[in-house]
Amino acid sequence: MDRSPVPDIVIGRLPIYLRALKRLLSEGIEVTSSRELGRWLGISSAQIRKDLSHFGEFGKQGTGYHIGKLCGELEQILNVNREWPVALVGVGDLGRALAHYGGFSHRGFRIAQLFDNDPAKIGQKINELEIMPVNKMGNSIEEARIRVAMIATPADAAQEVADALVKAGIRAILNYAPIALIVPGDIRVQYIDPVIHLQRMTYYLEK
Amino acid sequence: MDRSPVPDIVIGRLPIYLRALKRLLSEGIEVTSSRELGRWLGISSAQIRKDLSHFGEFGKQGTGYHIGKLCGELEQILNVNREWPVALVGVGDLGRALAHYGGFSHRGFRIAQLFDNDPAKIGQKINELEIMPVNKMGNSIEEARIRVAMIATPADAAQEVADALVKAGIRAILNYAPIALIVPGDIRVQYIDPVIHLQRMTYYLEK
DNA sequence: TAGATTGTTAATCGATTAACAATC
DNA sequence: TAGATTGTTAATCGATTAACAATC
Repeated sequence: MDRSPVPDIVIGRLPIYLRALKRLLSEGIEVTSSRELGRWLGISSAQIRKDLSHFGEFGKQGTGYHIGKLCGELEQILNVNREWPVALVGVGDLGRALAHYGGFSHRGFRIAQLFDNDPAKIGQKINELEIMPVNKMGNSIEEARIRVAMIATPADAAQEVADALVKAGIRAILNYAPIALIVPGDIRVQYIDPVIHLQRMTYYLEK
Repeated sequence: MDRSPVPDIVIGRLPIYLRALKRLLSEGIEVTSSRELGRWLGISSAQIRKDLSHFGEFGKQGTGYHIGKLCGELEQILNVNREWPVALVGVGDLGRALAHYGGFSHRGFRIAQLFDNDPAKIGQKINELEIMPVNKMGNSIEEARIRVAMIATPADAAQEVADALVKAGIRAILNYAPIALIVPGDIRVQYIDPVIHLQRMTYYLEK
């Protein structure tokens, strides 16, 4: 185990390990090895062991890893052994789909507040959760001490929304708008844009 | 310019450059420099120049890059100077949102076929496009010679769907199901799972 | 011309892998 | 015990950056 700051690229793999391990657990498998896990994920066993070694010793020579235990460790490392309330801004088709998505709750997140600036949507409810106007966003997020947000607005609005979110105390933003956000250095941002992924693949396809 | 195979990590940045450049274009800006582009994206200017140098010389000393020209070059490199028909499997909330999304067409993609296995959905139309049963998927994709697909099914179904897609001739899969797919080595796969991104950020947040 | 910026080289930095002693 | 697999070290591999001649 080493004490230097853990590279972000390692942090980025931990959720993938966690997801795979939980799947194995749900299939009733209780023990695995770096070799087996690596084969599932297309990652070398050495890399998995090295990644984990940044945080401690979780395995047993000759046997491998107890999956339940390792899941617990990873959840603790990633800070998802708790439930993070999330603010969702933009309740169009995509925002709606996210609000309905059942996959957050078992993995550390709960959509806690919805915002949109379309008067026709404000006041509507999704799963008991009322859509609130964007101009109330700052206060509402601050009051609830929410630190994680998702942006699902059109690209035009995204930077403005991000600015307001940061001002309201948001520290981590998952941005679905197809635009690079400019935020202070201590704010984490992740991007989801399906076209980026598609274009990355078509490079390799024959015309 | 160098002739060795271009690293995938470089390919992964090209769509991001393209997206930013198109945005600048839409704002009426016609010329930019690696320095300016880098500042927008939080990437070093040297990296941008190095990345582009794998494919040719697109800039002019003292001036920078003509954005319109560079966009054209990048679209050609990425093979998106054409329209790829895409098959979408799984028309739940997320699939619906994707089917409605207007952002594909200007960036090289068009959702061309929809599949689901819910009898209640089959035959329904989204934007003139009929939802077809999954058991017709193989033939339909093969006949239309579609090579790109998106999976938006529950996790349980994703591997089975992926197997069928590969059999039908699909070469690139964008997988929204929260599960690692096992596919032959020559099939490209990209993943979108919001929770993975969220967990990658909560590591850095204070409890 | 003077100023700016490219494309490229070489140096630096960081990440991955191979190998193996330790040990379950 | 014999076989398996860990955690870690050192070597390798690859990506990023700094620097600068070329030149618009």
